[in-house]
Amino acid sequence: MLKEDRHNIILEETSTNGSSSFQLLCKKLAVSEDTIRRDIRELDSRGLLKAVRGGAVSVSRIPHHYREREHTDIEQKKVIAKKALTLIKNKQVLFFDGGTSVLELAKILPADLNVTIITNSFPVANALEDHPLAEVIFLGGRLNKMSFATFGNETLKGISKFKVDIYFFGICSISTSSLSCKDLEDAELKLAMMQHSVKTVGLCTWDKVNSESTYFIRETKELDILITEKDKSASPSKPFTKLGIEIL
Amino acid sequence: MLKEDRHNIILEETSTNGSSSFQLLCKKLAVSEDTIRRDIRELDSRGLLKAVRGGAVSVSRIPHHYREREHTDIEQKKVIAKKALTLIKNKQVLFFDGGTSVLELAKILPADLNVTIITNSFPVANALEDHPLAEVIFLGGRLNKMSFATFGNETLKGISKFKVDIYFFGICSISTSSLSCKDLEDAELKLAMMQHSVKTVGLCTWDKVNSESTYFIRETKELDILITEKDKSASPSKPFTKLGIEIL
DNA sequence: CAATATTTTGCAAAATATCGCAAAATATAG
DNA sequence: CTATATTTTGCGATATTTTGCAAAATATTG
Repeated sequence: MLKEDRHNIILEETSTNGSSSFQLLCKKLAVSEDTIRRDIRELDSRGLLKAVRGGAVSVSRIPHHYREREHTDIEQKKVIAKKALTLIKNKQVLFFDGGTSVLELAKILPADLNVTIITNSFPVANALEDHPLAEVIFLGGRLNKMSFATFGNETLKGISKFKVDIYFFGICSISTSSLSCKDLEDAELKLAMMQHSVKTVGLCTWDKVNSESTYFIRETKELDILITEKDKSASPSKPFTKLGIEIL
Repeated sequence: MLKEDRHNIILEETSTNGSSSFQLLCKKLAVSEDTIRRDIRELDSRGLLKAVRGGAVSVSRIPHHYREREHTDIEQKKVIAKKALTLIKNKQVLFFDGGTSVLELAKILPADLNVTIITNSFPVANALEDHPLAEVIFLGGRLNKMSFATFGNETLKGISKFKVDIYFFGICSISTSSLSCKDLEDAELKLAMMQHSVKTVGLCTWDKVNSESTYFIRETKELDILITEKDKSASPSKPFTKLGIEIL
């Protein structure tokens, strides 16, 4: 096996898992730990990953405060993302907003899926960086440094240029009457994305169901599909079914 | 067997597997390892694959990531960035393109500087994340996964909405007659940024001075200031001074 | 601070690369 | 067709690089 091949495998392992260990890698590649150690040091010096004690972590331009938010309820979000994935077909054009469940979906997008993703979220764009087929259109605008996404009039105008197949909506708060969130500009953005997509799919962990926040986005009944981590037969989903929303 | 046939087999083997080794190839083709070695060296020089220790890897597999570029000549780039910093005043609005020297400038921007930075580069936006005062406007468009920056018509239209104070131009190639670069879309973008700024400041490591690339951007004389890591009294900067360009 | 795990360092063996050269193959000229 | 030049190929000797091991140094944990 070529050193180059080893390097590629190490990079792939590191970027897909976020990290990799000497122990695992030296077993997988059938070389000594020292060799892996030297490989990782070399890749580090080239800036392709970061060597740490015990192995390596992937370099990411995405700030840590975002990462922290990301890690809450990660398992539920993965379940939600898997369900959402079944809705995506080849050649579709999709809106992805800055929600963390949506980000999870971006991460598990299969490599053979050929889609165009329009987003205002840096983390989403970053997750799709190594995807071979996904075309990414980034929405311009003023950068919000907290959520690491763009907002404002420019972003809204950008959205209005499209009419996409599906909008994957990261839900902040949902009640039987309204969809709402904690930030005015985020509310404006989410409304615009709903208006410029054929179908809106809400991604939502259970704890956000039946809650309301300051900024109204739109009536809940405008939602087409709602995905949570629970089974669709779970009782509190009934009121939503009555509104004509499909539960997944 | 013709040499051409061997070359074709080597290329096919390399591109289908992503890599190929001398050992395998010399067995498969029933020639000595030296012959394969020479073949691969020739194919490398023609840019059809990349020779590495032990064999060859396919060129498509080697993404020219900015992450890799970022680490070369880092010290020179820091010197350049420090000089560029002296040009920036409070309340100014600036264009930053995706050059690595420009990125270095974004990294060292003092915390008390209150500026608006308009960029198409994710790394630049990311570098400014922790800056308390810098407002960041991100230019939308199609995301290029290699350079991790946006390009295309949308991006150009975004640029045309502004007339900024200074454009910090990451130079790819500069001769006394022309500014040029290796990518058509990058050339378009750089031209647009020049046209929509009052002053253009070129950031350029010495090794790029007096070189030319495929895509013409604009006449060199349109540049207002040129910054390199060398002292301005360095002799080869004279021809540029003659064009009315200030050297820093 | 001791016990343990991890990393660094120097080193020798193995693998790989380079160089010069001569034999073989191919091309060119008369 | 023959003689000569040119290119290609394989071989052996000699660098250079890579690899795994063991001891020493360093970091981590309780």
